[in-house]
Amino acid sequence: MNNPKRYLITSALPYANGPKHIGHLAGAYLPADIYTRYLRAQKRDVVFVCGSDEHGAAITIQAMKENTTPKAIVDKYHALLESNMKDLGISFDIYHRTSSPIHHETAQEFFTKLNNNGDLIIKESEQYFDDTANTFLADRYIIGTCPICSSEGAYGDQCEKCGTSLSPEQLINPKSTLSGNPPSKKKTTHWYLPLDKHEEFLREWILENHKSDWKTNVLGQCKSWIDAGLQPRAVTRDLEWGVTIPSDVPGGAGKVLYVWFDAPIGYISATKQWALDNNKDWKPYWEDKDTKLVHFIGKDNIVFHCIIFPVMLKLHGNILPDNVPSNEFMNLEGDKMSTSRGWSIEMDDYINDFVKKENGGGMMVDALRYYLTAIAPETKDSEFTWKGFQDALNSELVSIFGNFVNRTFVLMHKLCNGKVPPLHQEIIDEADRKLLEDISNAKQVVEANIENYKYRDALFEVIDLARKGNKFMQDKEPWIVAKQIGEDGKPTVSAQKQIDNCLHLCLQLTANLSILINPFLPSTAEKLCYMMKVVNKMLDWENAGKSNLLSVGYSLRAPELLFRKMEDEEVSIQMEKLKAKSKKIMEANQPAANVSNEAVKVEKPIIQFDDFSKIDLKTGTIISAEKVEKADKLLKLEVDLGTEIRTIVSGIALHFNPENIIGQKVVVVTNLAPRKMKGIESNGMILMAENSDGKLEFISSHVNNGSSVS
RNA sequence: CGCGGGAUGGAGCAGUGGUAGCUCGUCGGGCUCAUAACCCGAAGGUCAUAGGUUCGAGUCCUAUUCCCGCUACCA
Repeated sequence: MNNPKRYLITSALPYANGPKHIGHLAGAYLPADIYTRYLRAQKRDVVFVCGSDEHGAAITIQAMKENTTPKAIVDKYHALLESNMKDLGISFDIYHRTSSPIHHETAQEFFTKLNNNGDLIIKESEQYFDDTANTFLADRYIIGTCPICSSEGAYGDQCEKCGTSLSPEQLINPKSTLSGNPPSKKKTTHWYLPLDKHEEFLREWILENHKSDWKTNVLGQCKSWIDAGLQPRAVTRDLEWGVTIPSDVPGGAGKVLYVWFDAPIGYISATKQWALDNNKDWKPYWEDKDTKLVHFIGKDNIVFHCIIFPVMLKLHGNILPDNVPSNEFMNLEGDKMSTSRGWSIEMDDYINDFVKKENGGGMMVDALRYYLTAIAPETKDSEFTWKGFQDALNSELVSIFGNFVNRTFVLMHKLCNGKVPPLHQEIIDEADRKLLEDISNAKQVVEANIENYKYRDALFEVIDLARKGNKFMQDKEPWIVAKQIGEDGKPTVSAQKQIDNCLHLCLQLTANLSILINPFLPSTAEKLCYMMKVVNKMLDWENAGKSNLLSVGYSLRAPELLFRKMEDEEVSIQMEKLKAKSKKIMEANQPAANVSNEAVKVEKPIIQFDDFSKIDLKTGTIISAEKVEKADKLLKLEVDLGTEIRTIVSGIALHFNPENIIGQKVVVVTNLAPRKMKGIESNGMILMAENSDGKLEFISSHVNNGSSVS
């Protein structure tokens, strides 16, 4: 969309169950902030909204962990997140929260409208229920034995050992993680959003209309989901913490909106609150076709912002996002960032260790903003390293950008009495014209890159302009020219003219740099304005590319260093800290992990003899074994049962080599219902025992094949 | 399994049919106004692997390998 009347920019709502790390910052907040600051400098009508996502089961779980209430949890982390974002220069127009009354009203209205229009369907289903905790269980809070690979501790939605997606009903011997008891089943009614009805719309809107302007990773993911077949998705949950179903809706008692449904509506309620606070009308931002809506998110959020929320918006009569520039993930020192493993740099830690230090402040905010933008995972995962941070800060910000500004100011004070020198038209040469051209080109390149969501490239262009400034000054060598002294002991008239022109251009370049760097490094831009004694209005984007930003004869302040170097010692301190934090958290989690494992391993319920006698066990011998193509854990076995030879597929490839188990005597469940695995029908199951190391061993007998076991 | 993204000199990345580039790092030289910095120059890549299409492929096609991710409130 070109030249929209107004922009609405959103960043993914951070989940208020704990502190957030610099990966979140790099993925969703910083790019959005850069884009917004750029648009503001363009004097566009733009609103940048965000807020804490405060609902969902994980909040209540976190409350139990911290032995407090969900409200206390969200209050605590909302305040922390809001202050962290502010400290790092993320310039939201509003940082809202989904626990606010206006959000509840908005989400309820949204639900009611869709429900009244017949856009939702109602289904009754049986779900697992924990009688002790008196609550329905989210998929994630049920664990049991994986039906595919037989490993313990598989979750209700997925087995992490073999990666299979599961539904809770498939788990063998399910347990509630809340009480450790086996859950019961209860009927419950829920509203669903029938995504499958909107497949055609999504195909056309995403895969046709946006096939050339959306990022390839986003398009690829969307296509993958659409092709896989969209399913109706539950909109409601049986929980207490969340947006309640409006009381006039029959059957809604005791239910809340599923957090995925209410969270994105938070963008709308935040806009409403912003409008109230600023005496504006919120509606055009969500209803007028001339509004450009852009969602900044990380790749885990693509499905919500490209598939689900757009369907909701369409049904509700709102505008659709113009783009969803999702980033990939940022790793940290060779490993994935993970809050639960303590392998992360929390925003709050960075702020305390660098920003709120004597030699920190805005320059260290900008240092982080610089590095995160320079290594932003725009097209693939990238990696944050402290050494890389140090290198980028020391060699690019300090040496190239900071040094250019500093030497310009120092020379101007030394050779031009601290005033902006005149530009002598008669001696302008090719290099001067080239520099002016570079400035104008840089503006256009930065512009194009920002508008195409390529912040890494845009920022590089700004630094490159400073690099060109350094080269220009080196070629002109005003400090050498100044040695051409006349009889009065001052530089000759012709020498002074050369000096004037060089520094005049370097100063105008500095002014341009402050405009171009402003969206990325706002503190730095502000400091430059202070040094140049100009008001912030000079930073308006329309001024970029001009060569008369500083008036001749205007006296400027003495230079201040824009950035400081990062010492080796600081790098090692941070590395130590990271390792220590990770170790501490892993140790703290260890006992908890054991407890949950033991909960899973409790005895199965007592069965009657009749139940046992239904199982037909026979002895046999493995006569052939081969790996199943393209499956890590499966072996295809031929087992001689005396009277017949059975094909059995068994998930034991990680434990045994096929050639080593030929001839192995085994006990087989022969009347298990056949089951296809990777296209091969398996007729039975081999009994195995797991030793204390988690290795599997065969259970065998030396009697003849085909003997019954009882 | 399947699907999506990725694989280019030590590191990070550009390059989507026509002589393989950039930044950092390394090495050498120059200069000195500047936060021991800045400028210039050099070394360093069989563009993951194997085939194919083409006058010509990092770029298109096929197969393979490896990394990341995949309807989890981890960006």
